[in-house]
Amino acid sequence: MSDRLLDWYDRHARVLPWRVSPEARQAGVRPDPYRVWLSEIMLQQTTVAAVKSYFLRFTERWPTVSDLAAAADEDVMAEWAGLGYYARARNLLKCARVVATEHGGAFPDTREALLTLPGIGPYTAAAVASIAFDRPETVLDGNVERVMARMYAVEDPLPGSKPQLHELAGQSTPAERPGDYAQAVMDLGATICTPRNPACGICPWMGGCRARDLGIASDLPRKTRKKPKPVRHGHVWIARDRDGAWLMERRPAKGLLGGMLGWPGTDWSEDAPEAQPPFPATWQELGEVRHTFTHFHLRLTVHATRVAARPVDGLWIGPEAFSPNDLPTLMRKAHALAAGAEALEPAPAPGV
DNA sequence: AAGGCGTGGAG
DNA sequence: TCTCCAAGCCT
Repeated sequence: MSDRLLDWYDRHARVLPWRVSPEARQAGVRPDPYRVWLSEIMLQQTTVAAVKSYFLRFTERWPTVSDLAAAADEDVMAEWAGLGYYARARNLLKCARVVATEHGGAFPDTREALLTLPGIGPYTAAAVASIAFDRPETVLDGNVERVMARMYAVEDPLPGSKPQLHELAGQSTPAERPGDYAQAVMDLGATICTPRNPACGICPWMGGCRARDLGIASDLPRKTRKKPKPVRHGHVWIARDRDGAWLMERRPAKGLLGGMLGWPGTDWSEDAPEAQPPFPATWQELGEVRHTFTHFHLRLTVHATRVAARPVDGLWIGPEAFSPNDLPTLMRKAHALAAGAEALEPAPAPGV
């Protein structure tokens, strides 16, 4: 069964920046473990399309794990801005530093050793071990869960069925070319055995798929219902000084958007928090930014002002150093609303 | 051991 | 607009 899938993979594998070309692979070239690891961290809960440009920028700027280990925290967070799940970036740096200082810059080559590193869990440990080091580990991600649930018509819902799916995935993993096999199943799940409207007619595994035989492929895997997201409210205040510097904050290292730049503001709560600006001034209310996080909707009221002198100490970032690309998407939205606002225009020269 | 943790695209 | 969900990990 895996032979048929590997044949399909050899003919249809997507060309991706972290993969070695089919020709090089046939010549015995192994992928760079650093690039495999970096891609796997970025791909956690994130689409290939979103990851590509980030992967290229990271590997251009930091070609080896030791380069990354030597990077400044704020540079890595800024480079990750917009990709989401920022704990990944914090753990990425932690992991790079452990590999650089405790493993001589070489990634461990077993699932067990990889599993001890920050940000590497069961999936990523198995993926790196199999893809980079050709070890026959069982790789179980959302794609593999879906493919296995359909192949064997597992009707128990996730996440309860996960152990059963892991068992089935393990039985399906071949001793030969386990890294290619892992990528092949994931490619299959991403391009043919998709969550909705699976393309069963062109599937290399259509011969042995129980769900297809039963006509229930689109219904699997079943999942337990998710809770509705509440709406939370908050305020941010965007201030510039005479020179055009922006008043910002570095968010706490843990929690939502942890370690990222942001605008000073209130907590976000379901009952509208009291508007308390960072300093007294003539603030203009610009409107509302809407953003959805994993577990709640946010409506953020944006205020802006321009001041002559800096009324408070803090993280004032000059116009030459400020880039909205360094901000998480929510804060970027707030900036976009303020960018063209009259409230942020320089004050007219006195006496004119 | 459920829930926290981003974002953008698809339908 | 709204829901789902994508190569999960951490606590």
